[in-house]
Parts: sequence; structure tokens; C-alpha cells
Amino acid sequence: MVVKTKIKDPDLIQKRQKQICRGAMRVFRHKGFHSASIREIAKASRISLGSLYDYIEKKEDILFLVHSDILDRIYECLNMCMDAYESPIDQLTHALQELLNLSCEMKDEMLFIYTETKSLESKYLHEILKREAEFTDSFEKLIQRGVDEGVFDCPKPRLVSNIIILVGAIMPLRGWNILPYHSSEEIVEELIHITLKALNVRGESVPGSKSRVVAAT
Amino acid sequence: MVVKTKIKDPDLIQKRQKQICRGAMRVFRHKGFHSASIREIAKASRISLGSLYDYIEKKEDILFLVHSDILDRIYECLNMCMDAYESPIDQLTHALQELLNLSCEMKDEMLFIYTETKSLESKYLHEILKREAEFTDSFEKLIQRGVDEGVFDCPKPRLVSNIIILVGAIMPLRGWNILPYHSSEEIVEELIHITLKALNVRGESVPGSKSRVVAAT
Amino acid sequence: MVVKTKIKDPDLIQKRQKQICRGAMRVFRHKGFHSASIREIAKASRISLGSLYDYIEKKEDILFLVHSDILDRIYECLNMCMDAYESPIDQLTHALQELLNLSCEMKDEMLFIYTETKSLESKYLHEILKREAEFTDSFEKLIQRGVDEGVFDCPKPRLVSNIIILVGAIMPLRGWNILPYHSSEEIVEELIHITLKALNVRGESVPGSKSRVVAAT
Amino acid sequence: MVVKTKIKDPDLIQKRQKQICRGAMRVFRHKGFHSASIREIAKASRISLGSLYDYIEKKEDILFLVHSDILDRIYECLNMCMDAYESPIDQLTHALQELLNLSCEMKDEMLFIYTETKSLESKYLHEILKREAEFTDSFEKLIQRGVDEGVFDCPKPRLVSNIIILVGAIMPLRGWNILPYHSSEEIVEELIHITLKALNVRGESVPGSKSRVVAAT
DNA sequence: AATGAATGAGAATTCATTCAT
DNA sequence: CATGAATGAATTCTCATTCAT
Repeated sequence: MVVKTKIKDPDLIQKRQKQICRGAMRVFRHKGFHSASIREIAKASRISLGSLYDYIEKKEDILFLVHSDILDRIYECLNMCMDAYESPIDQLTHALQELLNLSCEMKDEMLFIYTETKSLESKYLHEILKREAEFTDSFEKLIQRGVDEGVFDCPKPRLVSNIIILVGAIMPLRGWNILPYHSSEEIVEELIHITLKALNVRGESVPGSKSRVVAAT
Repeated sequence: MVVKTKIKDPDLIQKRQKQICRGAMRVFRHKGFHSASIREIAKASRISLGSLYDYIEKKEDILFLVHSDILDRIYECLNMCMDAYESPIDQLTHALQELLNLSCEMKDEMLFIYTETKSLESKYLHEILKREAEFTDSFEKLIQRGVDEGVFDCPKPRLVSNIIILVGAIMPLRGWNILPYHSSEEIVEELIHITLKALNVRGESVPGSKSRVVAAT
Repeated sequence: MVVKTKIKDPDLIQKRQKQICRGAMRVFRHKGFHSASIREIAKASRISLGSLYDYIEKKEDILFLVHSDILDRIYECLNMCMDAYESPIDQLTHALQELLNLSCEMKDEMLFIYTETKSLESKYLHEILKREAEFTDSFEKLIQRGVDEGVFDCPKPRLVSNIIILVGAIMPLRGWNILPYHSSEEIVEELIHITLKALNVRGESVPGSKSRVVAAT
Repeated sequence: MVVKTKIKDPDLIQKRQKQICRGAMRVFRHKGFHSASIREIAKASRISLGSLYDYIEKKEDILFLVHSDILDRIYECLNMCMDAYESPIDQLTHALQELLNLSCEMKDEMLFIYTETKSLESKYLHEILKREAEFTDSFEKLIQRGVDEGVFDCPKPRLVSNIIILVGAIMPLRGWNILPYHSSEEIVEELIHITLKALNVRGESVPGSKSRVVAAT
């Protein structure tokens, strides 16, 4: 899916739309989508109001571009992470760890996705949900492979992959209630531990953690 | 916290504000808070525009009233549910079951809470988060009692209670990805199973479920 | 001219309308006529919104009542003052002195008259201007009598009486620029002095002033 | 002080704000500030509602612009007039004459200033009063110079300059009561005569008047 | 390609007035 | 006579979008 523009040069489109994404997100962070005016977005993007409309057609296009940009960044990280390991357990633990790290670093962006996806118009909504579904699928496949290899015990991999993705957003969604009591490192470690326990993995190893290495093999 | 009105009769205030809540929610369901106009809300509430403003001061007041109303309904159900049982395991399983049932029946309302809490103005936001925190606390205490009684194994009850509440919203937040593959009954059952497993409960019994009554390890 | 009411008892009308005048003026003082809402006026008058409308028909009626009330108070004082003296010079000096004193004590009221008379609807405007004209007439007659008696030199008594009345409002209209430099007593004394000079009165006596008594007859 | 705009081109701002001033004044003349709606003002200014708000921020800004514009016009005339003469008597008589002429030609504008200055918000009110004060100062200095040169007898120049300015608005404020009896030329001539008399000027000459050229006492 | 001025539909909110009790 | 809840027209202001330069 592509946003219709008045401009021909594809490189310029790419560059300016990225510029708009970053500017827009800077505004959305504080005011949300609806309260952000196109004027503010143009100013934050260091682009004129007229030019802005050369690269998009409607305000909602920006919402889609920002969604796309955020998902791109998240999925790229996670795919790289999964590709770096072979065994399902390693893949899962590292992917989960990466997801949780991202949810710290990109807290605002993830919260934005959770709160503003509903504002997408139907055409864009389906596109974005399709991409989210693909992402969930990759987790599901990973778990299924673990089940097939006998390292995971999980009768409903789709449900569990959805839980994982939901819990992957625990920082933006529930951080306000947890962070005053636990550091993000503690949270990440414990969440991986719980996940592996829920998958009946015995003798887990948590990457980057000393305290639990004793239980390894 | 109370919304300032021009009306004196407290019963009438109560009645009309409830009326407004229901009407407003009917509109918010389809359009969200920002896209819903005050005129639509008035119409849906079967109240005149002028009268509406006799019972609130600003549009944001409606957002708060709706939040309050939804939380009231959810928390009342859950408190009744917890009070009906003695043992932490029974309390937890029934509360979780009730929470998940509510998240089916009040899917839109819960999604609304997750997506629009950010639109509350500071004063109201704090009030609502305070109530959510109290709710989380009651889950935390429940788990802690289970730990004290030796039936739960859980080093970070606060984290886990937050996970439970987050997962309690899995229907509104991830239902679109799960429900095409599993019935809500299946989901509820499996989620309770996973939760108890995460708490290291051996020999669990799921209420209303036959299949798992003897499903010990 | 009389404001139409729903109430019969004339004493009650009198009493309540006075009550409304005082309440309304309290609000007008700070916000002016247009920015004052009927609700505020009712509250300040310690009368219910419904009752208020038993004693007036429209908001403008209040404006007229307040105008009437203020003019009544001013003219009553001045008429008493003029009646207390015989000679034109005494009458003029004491009337002017009284007028200037009133313009200190009723600064807000006089300013209100000057700024809000234009808001009166035609019917009321004519009534109020008629009363102001009568008031100007009485000054004009006073001056004319002085001219006839040979104590004043004034070819255009009407113009001068208008000047006197205008200067009588110098406190509310220009006080902000004068009062930081001169006390109101100084101002009053000097204004009387100038007025008598303008009327070619030689050897004037200013009431209540010591400094100028030496110049007395 | 400058009204904040969304427009960058300063010439355009100047031009449009003047356009708005004139349009607004056309409406204010009949209805006053509060009763004039922004829509009417836009229409009278031959500018669209949206554009209007590109050149101002709030309705009150228009009030300030109009005040500014009127004072500019008046003060420019008077300064030119004062600069054209050397002696205090000439300056005073010509300035007074000019002021009274202006008060005939700009009757509505002056009345507007007197009745609507109170509607200015604090920030603007102070600015406008500052300019009025400067204007009064210039009259005070003129009188003081006359006193220093021995041609005026005036112990309180500040008070007298305020009287002059107040009397300078006699046409808009009291014209309704005088003009049916005297022509504006008569009024102007007599007012100058009285003023000079009040300043103890002997052997005055009124500009443009023959009858009084030798009218010494 | 880029700029920024122009537009008007639509938003929230206020308030004089009426009317049932 | 008194009360205060109800009404909806009118108001100010915002903002996405277009268009001339």
C-alpha cells in the first residue's frame, strides 16, 4: 500500500515522507493524532504546509505512514534477532528480550500504535492489521517449531503468540504501574522466565542474566 | 471526584449523567471520543444540547464520566466475584474467568478504556489511574496471600498482577487475531491454565470446565 | 416608563426591582452589561432565575432599571443641594461640588452610565436621555438666572451646562490620569475655581476651602 | 504592541489589518463591540472568516486594532497641527480647534473609544491608556510652556489638559443635547474662548474667526 | 517542487428565555 | 409567588484542504 502523491521522484517521496513521519511522531507523542493539527505537523517536519500536501493527500495518510514506519522499525529489529539464532528457545528468548527492550525504547511509539490504530480508515486499517498478523504468525511458527521439536508444551500456539505480543507492550501499557517498583531489567528477566515456564521449558537460560544461569543447560 | 453541574437535585444529576454516559458510549463505540461531536452525544443521550451542558462543564467531563462508569461496572463484578470465594486459587481462577467474560461482553468498553484514557485531562487521568491502581493492588494482594499460603510461587506479584490485568484485555486488544481460530470459551480456559502454570500451581481445577478437572501433571 | 412584570403587588415589584438593580450593578461593575449573564445577576440579587423573570421581561429591562436607579440617586442629591441655596453662585458652586463628590463616590455607576447608555434599546434610550436633558435644563436655568442677575457672563448657557455635566464625570472618565497627581479635594476645588472664572465671576468663594477664602467678597 | 498573526508577509498583514479595522468599525458603529459578531465583521471587511483569523487571534484583537487605528488618526492630525505653530497660544487654539473638528468628523469613532475602551483586555488596555497618557502629556507640556512664558495662568496643567481632552469629546458625548441649539462652528468658537479665559489669556484671537479678533476684556 | 495565503464547514460552548411543578 | 430544569439558536474559533504564485 502506498500513499498517493503529486510528486514523481520516488527517492524524494521516500525522503520527505520519512521526514514527515518523524515530525508527525514528535507532535503525536504529546497531543495524539486528533489534537495534532496539520500546521503543527508541517512545522515539526520542517516542511511547508503546501509541500506537505504534495506528499500526502489527507491527514489520515500521515497516520498510516507513521504506523508503517513504526512497525517497520520494530519488525526489522525482531526479524534480525530471530535470524541470528537457530533453536526455538534461543529465538524465543532473544526475540522476547528484544521486543521488551524495544517496548522500553519506543514506549511512546508502541503506545501510539495501541491507541491510534483505531483511527485508521478502513483501507489502511486492514493493511496495518495484515502486517501485525504476519508478525504474530512468525511468533506462532516459532512456537510451533518448538512444539514439533519437543522443547515447548503449547496446545494453542496462536493464543500464546498473541499473549507474547500483548505482553510485549506491557511497558507502554502498564509501565506506569510496574516501573515504580521494578527496574525494566528485572521485568524483562522475569517475563522471559514466566514465558518459558508457561511453555513448560525446564532448565531455561536467560540471556544476559547471571542470577538464573545456575538453572541452565 | 465529581463533575461540576448547574443542576441542584442530586438524584437528577445521577440519573442524567448515567443517561449521558450510555448515550455517549453508544457514539464513542463507533467514532471514538474525538470524532464524536457533542451534538451527536446529546442526540444519542436523548437530551437537548443545552441540558447536556447543565450536567457537565466540558466535553472532557463526559470522557471522565464514561471512564468512571465503565470502571465501576467492571470492578463491581470482580469484587463480588472475589468476595464469593475463600482460597486464593478459587478467587484467582474465578476472578480471571469473570474478567475474561467481561472482556467479551464489554469488549468495546474495555477497548475504549485502553485507547482513550490518554485523552483524559491531567486531573481526571490521575483519578482514573488511581482507581486502576487500586484494582491492580487487589490482584497483587490476592497473589501475595497465595504465596504466603504456599499455593502460588511468584517472586514479583505486582508484575504478575499487571500481566493478568493486561491479559484480561486480550479480547478487545487481540481478539481480532485469535477469535477466528479459537472460541472465547477455549481461550478463557487456556488462559486460566497458563496463568496457574505460571504461578506453579499443581493440580489446578478450572471452574465450569470438565476436561481439566483432573488434569494434574 | 415602567418595566412590565408578571407580579401584581406594586410594593413587592418596587422592592424586588431595587434588589435586582443592586445585584445587577454589583455584576456590571466588574463585567459590564453584555458580559454579565442573567444567571449571575440572579445570583447576585439573591433571587431565583424564575423569579427574576417575574419582575422583568428581558435582559435589557435590567439595564434600564439600573440606569433609572443611578440617575434617581444622582438627581435627588443634586436637587436637594440646589434647593438648599438661593443665589445662583451658591447654587452652582454647591451643585458642582456635590456633583464632583458623587462622581467620586459613584465612580463605577457614572462610568457605567457613560459606557452602557448606548446599549439601551430605543424606547428606553429616549426615556433616559429625556431625564438627562431635564437635568441639563436645570443647570442651564440656573446659569441663565445668574446671567439675568448679572453675576454670570455666559453667552451660551446650554453649552456651558453641558460642559459642566461632562466635567462632572471627569473622575470616572479621566481620573486614572489625574488622581495619581492630585487629590480629589484639590481637583474639586480647582474645577470650581475654573468654572467660576469661565463664567467671569470675580471674587468667588469656594465652599469648604480655606486657601481661597481670602479672595471672598 | 502587535497582534499575533499566522501570516508572514508584513505588508499583507498591514493591509489586511487595516481592511479589518475599517470593516469592523463599520459594524461597531451600529452595534457596538459585543453585539457585533465575528461573521458580520468578516463580511463587512470583505474577508473570509478563516482569513480573518489568519490576521488576528481573538475577537478582542480587533477591538485593539480599531482602538489603535483611531488613536493613530487622531494623534497624527493633532501632532501635525501642533508642529505647525510656535507660540503656546497658537498651538493650543489650533490644536483645540483641530480636536473639536475631529470630534465632529470622527464622532462615532470617538464615542466608540469612550464606550469600549473598558472592553479591552488588560494587556491591551494598558497599551491604549499609555498612548492616551502620552497624548495628555503633550497637552500638559504645551500648557506648562505657556505658563513658563507667562501667557497662561494655570496652577494645575495636568488637570486642565485632562479637561481639554474631555471637552474635546463633547460632540460625541453631549452633542445630542447641544447640537439642536448651536451649530458646531459656534460651539468650537465658544469652547476656545472659554478655554483661553480659563487660562487667563487676555486679548485672545480665535483662528478663522473674525468676530472675536479684538474681543479683549 | 515549494510556498504560504485563502476558504468555509464544523467544532465546542454560552445564554436568554420558557415552563412545569 | 417562587423555583430551577430545559431548550436551541447563536457565538467564537479551529483546521483540513485548496490554489495562485
